[in-house]
Order: sequence, then structure tokens, then C-alpha cells
Amino acid sequence: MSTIRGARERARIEVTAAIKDEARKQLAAEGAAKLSLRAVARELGMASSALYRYFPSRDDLLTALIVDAYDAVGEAAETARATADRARPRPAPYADRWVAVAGAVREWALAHPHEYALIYGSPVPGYSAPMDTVGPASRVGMVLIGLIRDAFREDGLAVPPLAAELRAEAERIAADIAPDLPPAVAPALVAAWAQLFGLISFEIFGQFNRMVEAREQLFRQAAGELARSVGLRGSPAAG
Amino acid sequence: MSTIRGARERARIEVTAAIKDEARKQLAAEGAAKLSLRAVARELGMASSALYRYFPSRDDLLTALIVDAYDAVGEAAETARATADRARPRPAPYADRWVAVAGAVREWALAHPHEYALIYGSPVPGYSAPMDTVGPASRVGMVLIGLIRDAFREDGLAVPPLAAELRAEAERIAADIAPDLPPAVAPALVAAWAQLFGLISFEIFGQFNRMVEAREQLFRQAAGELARSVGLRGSPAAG
DNA sequence: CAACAACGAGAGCAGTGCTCTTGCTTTTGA
DNA sequence: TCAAAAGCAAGAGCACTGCTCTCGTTGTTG
Repeated sequence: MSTIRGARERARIEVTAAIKDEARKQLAAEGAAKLSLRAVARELGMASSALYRYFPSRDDLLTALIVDAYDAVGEAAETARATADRARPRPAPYADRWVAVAGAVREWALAHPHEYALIYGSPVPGYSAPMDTVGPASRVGMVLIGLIRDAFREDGLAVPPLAAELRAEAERIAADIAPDLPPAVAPALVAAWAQLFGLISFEIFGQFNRMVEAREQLFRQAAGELARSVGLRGSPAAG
Repeated sequence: MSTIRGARERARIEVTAAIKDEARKQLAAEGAAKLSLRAVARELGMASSALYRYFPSRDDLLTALIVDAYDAVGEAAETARATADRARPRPAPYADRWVAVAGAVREWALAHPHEYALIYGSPVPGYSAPMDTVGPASRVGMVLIGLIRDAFREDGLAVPPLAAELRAEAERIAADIAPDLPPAVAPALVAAWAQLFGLISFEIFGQFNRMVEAREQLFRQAAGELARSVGLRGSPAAG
């Protein structure tokens, strides 16, 4: 299925990867705004025009980086989940696993701030994300949903109260993302999802500068509260 | 103090405003990335080089727009607070006023998505915001703090539980932003602040597309929960 | 082995941010 | 009052960008 057929194809894969690597390097160094195709080509020792054989435009290169970034955070979240599940002597309560997943996302963001900015920064209105991105973009969300679903099946959920005006919407969302969950958790879940990234974004983008010092503790505390808001019962001493 | 001394000074003010207006227009049309000094100058019928008498660089123009945007959203929050205070026959509970302020910020963001992206999008690490921005940037936060402070004085607060490992940090933050409040609310307030903008950012940046429909209701619900998380007691029927 | 498709390189176009120089106009101070 | 100083607009120009087109070259395939 993925057998490489010849030298040409093999070279294409390698060059494509080299371009993305160099682009990522420039992204980390100067930010997305200053990422330049010509500079990438220069650094790779090739003509700038040759680069267009691999990515038809600068936006396409950026899109590829976006997809990779989504995949990277998604994988970070997934391995965090898997690791938490495998804890000994027994896995921690689901609320703690939620915090672990959230913490992994935060760690990834701290380690790759520019890539984080690329995907959760300013996907300006008017530029609608290409279809390629929607799959990878949902991986983190999927981990969170899966966590809630498993917690529901195993321990049950402290289903949050649902405002009357949100009932229809709750059922719509639930049908969309998790038909087997009580509808009331659906709005709480999307809200918690957004708020999680609000916490991370504020930290990454420097809004906490000269104000919050113990950022990890603050984040863990807030993430724990969010876990409760979606119905997860935490360990009593969790904080 | 602000008397205009001559034709030259008056002209300078007008031209500066015209440049910012045109820049804002381009910002709204194409986004910050495509904002071009030459295009602004062209549209204003002046030489591009002349523009540098008013803004020494493109980044300075952007900074000016950032300051204006911070001021605009700050003013939106402040008037929302003032309006809520003036409600008849009597002002609503503080939790509802909190939601009103949050809603005003959201409304402003929806009306000015590109300017919102400018200030809460990707202030990339490495680019530290100039000093001019820190004042205006804190206006929204000030409104939220003031709200909590007044609520504390009038009704008292349901002080949220404080994790032991956050005690020192809580006192630090409280001393910084609101020495007269119980330290335990400080971390909750900072977190709620970040989470509020997480909700708004996800909506503005399209992360809710094809998923959440009743966005205002969801936002009001979540904002109400955040009000509770900082200790505000809401009206029992509040949604 | 010949036809074909993929490729790399170079020249070139239109656009950008920014600088420097050249004249002109307003403000200022002796 | 009137010359010096300071502020201003405009043009040319530099180095850079994304992107296109053309022209040889090289790997693939019937």
C-alpha cells in the first residue's frame, strides 16, 4: 500500500520532509508571519522555484504545517491518555486523567509555541480551514470525549444542570459528538474544551506575564474545575 | 493642555487618524497579515514614503491599532458594566452583571473579528508587547476585578476553595490586582478571565463551526458558570 | 530505446517594507 | 520682519517577497 516505487518517489518524500522541517525551524525562530519560501529554499540549497513542485503556494506549506501541528498535539493528548490509563497499581480517577491530558496539551504548547499559535492563534475569519485539517484538528477533542464516555460507562457522571434554553442545542451537539452520553454533558464539554485552550492561550501568548507565576499549579487547578464541570468526580484531595 | 497650536499640528492629527482608519479598513477586509503600508498610502493618495513620517514602521502602525482595539473592547466592557449598574427597578445580581460584561466583550469581538484576532490572537512569543499596550490591555480585566470587588463589599463572596499549593501564588496575585479581596478569589478570577476569552476565541476563530449553533446561549451559560466559580451568587433561575 | 512526465534552475514580474535625497511649507526666534 | 530651523511630501532606489514561465536534464515507462 505504501511501498515506495522508485528513486524519484523516494526523493520526493525526503525533499518534502526536508522542506517542512526547515519551514518548522523558521517558524520556531521567527514566527509564521516571517516564514519565507525563498529562505527555506536558500537554506536547502535549491532554487526557490523548485520548491513550488512540492507546495503550490506558501499557504499550502502553512496548511501542511498546520496539519502536522494538529497531529502532534493530538498525539500528545492520546499518549497522555494512554499513559494515564496504564498507571499502577490502578489508573487514577477520571478527573485526574482529564487533568493529565490537559496538562499534556499545555506541555506541548509550551514546547512549540509558534506551532500552537499557528493552530489556535488567529485562523482569521474569511480563511476557512481546508478540509485536510478537520480530521487532525479534532483529535484532542476526541480524546476528551472518549475520556468522558469511558468515565460515564464505568463510574457514571455527575450530569451538570442544563438550562432550558440549551436543551435542543444539547441534544444536537450530543447527537453529533457522543450519542451515547447524556445530552446535558455535551454543552459543558464543548465549553470546557474552549476554556481549556483559553487557559493555555493566555499563558502562551503572554497574557499572564508579570501577573501569574505558578502557572502550572493554576492550570492544574482550573483544569480540575473544568473536569468537575463536565461531571467527572475527582479524587477528593485533587487540586 | 490639548489645544491645537497650528495648522500643522491639526493636519498631523487628521492624517494620523486617516491612516489608522484606512488601515483598520484593510484589516477588516483582509486581515493583519495582508495589511500593507503602500496600499494604505495609495488609498489615501499619498506617497508611501510620506507615511513613515507618521508611523516609523509597519509594526508601529499595528501597535497603534492594537492599542485602539484594546481601548475599544475595554470601553465596551465598561459601558456594559455601567449600563448593568443603572438597570431598573434595581440592578441585577452581580452574577448577571458579570455575564452582561462578558457578553459585551463577545459582541464586540463578533463585530470586529480581525481586531479581536489582533489583540487576542497570536502575539507571538519573542515579540513582547510594547509598553503602550499594557494600560489599555488591562481595561477589561479591571472591569471584572471591579465587579468582584463591589460584589464582595455589597453581598460578600462565596469564596472558592483554594488548593494548598496555590496559597502563596494567590496572595501574590491578590496583592497585585486586588489587595482588598480574599486571596482565594484571585486565582479563580485570573482563570475565569482566561477561560472567558477561550470561549470567545473559539467562536471567533471558527472552532465551533459545524458543531455549535446556539452560541450565544452556550456562552451565557458558560459565563454564568464562571461567575459562580469566582464566588458570585447568581439569581437562582439564571441561565 | 524512445516518448513522456517529473524535475531543477534561472530569469523575470509585481508587490512589499524601508531609506535617502531633493525640494517645499510652516513654525520659530533673533 | 525675515532668515534659520524644523516638519513635510514625493520620488528613486535597495533588498526582499510570492509566484510564473521557460528551458534543459533526468528518471520512468510503454
